[in-house]
Amino acid sequence: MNTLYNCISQYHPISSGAWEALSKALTRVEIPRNSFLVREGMICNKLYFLERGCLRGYYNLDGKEVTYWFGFENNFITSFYSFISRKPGIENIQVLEDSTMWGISSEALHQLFDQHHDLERLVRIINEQYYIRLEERLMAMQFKTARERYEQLMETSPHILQRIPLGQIASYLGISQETLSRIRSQV
Amino acid sequence: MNTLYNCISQYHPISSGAWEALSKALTRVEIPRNSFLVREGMICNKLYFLERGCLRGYYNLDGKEVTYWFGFENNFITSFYSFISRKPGIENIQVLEDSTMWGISSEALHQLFDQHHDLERLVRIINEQYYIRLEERLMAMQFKTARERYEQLMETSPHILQRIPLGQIASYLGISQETLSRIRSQV
DNA sequence: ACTTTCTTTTGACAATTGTCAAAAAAGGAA
DNA sequence: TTCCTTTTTTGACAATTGTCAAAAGAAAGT
Repeated sequence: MNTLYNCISQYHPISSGAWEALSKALTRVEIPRNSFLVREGMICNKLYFLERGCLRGYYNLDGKEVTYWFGFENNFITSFYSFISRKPGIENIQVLEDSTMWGISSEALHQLFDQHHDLERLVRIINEQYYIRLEERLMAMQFKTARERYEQLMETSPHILQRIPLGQIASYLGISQETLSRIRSQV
Repeated sequence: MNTLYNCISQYHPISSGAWEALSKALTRVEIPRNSFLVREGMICNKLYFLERGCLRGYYNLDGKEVTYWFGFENNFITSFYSFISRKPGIENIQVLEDSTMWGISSEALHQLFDQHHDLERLVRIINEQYYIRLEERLMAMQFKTARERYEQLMETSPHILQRIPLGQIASYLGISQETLSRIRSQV
């Protein structure tokens, strides 16, 4: 749980009371490779902090699995659309490596928000940082070639190649696996 | 200012005290077509609510203007990266039609957050809704063809064609103006 | 009306990327 | 090891999209 505390502190320091309340509300989740945290059609009621392992979010489009994010150590994980809107999502969250997470339900989190303004601020700030990341990714997707997107990924997350199959990375980059394979062979 | 109040209420109702404090902190901004709200290289210190008019955010890439969002009535407008990170951004915000806005500085907003938990919750919720929109846009960009993206835009915002030059829409969709023109002629 | 400027369309061609199919390589399990 | 499965690479070809250049059309100002 220290990992989470350290991670949180980098975003926004919270009072010891808020941390105490938060840590009481957290559940430890150990989940093995290839299992699913979320399936399409269900409402994702929990927010997770990933301490160890990795996961991916994907959905099915015309019979193909389309990966649109990966989660690694120190990331917050949820089916964002579903968690926020309280509606069923189209997203599947699959565990790619045996993972350790800390989870909190939406209800518990909102109760904590009422009691600790601190925590709501923390979440606001984290949301904002994740928004900025998403914005950067959109810009790359909109205005860069497949090769540039790949090279950018290699710079920011070189470890990803060692942990994720190529086909899933290609999907994440918005290109076919064959194209990614060819890009790599030409570098 | 009623427009803003109604808009806010749809996201999260706030106490009358919070609204009173907020409305006192707002400045009315009238800004004419073709002027700039934000220029690249500057820190954007303000968040705006657009009551009337429209704007676009763009940046320069290899001598080309790359449009990555449009703002219309009832949208919140800022150079998000710069506003959040307090750093200079690469974004230009240009006024496309004579516009009326309500603006608040970052400092004033954060002071209001300290005094009114309400308002911070409101902003958290608005952020989350904007995050979801951005996520949808990323998904479209990642996994849909140019034609599909255009058709989707026509469904969700048909008015955009009447108000925005084609070249800017093409840029927003991540395609060349010529391609968009051809897509339209083939429908 | 007539310019002037900005916007949109069209043509020709090149570059990028996708699809399908098969082969090669890598990784796991017995 | 050998077998089996999954992952990655390669080839051939098609589809999509981009680029450059020019023409046509629309809008704004005089």
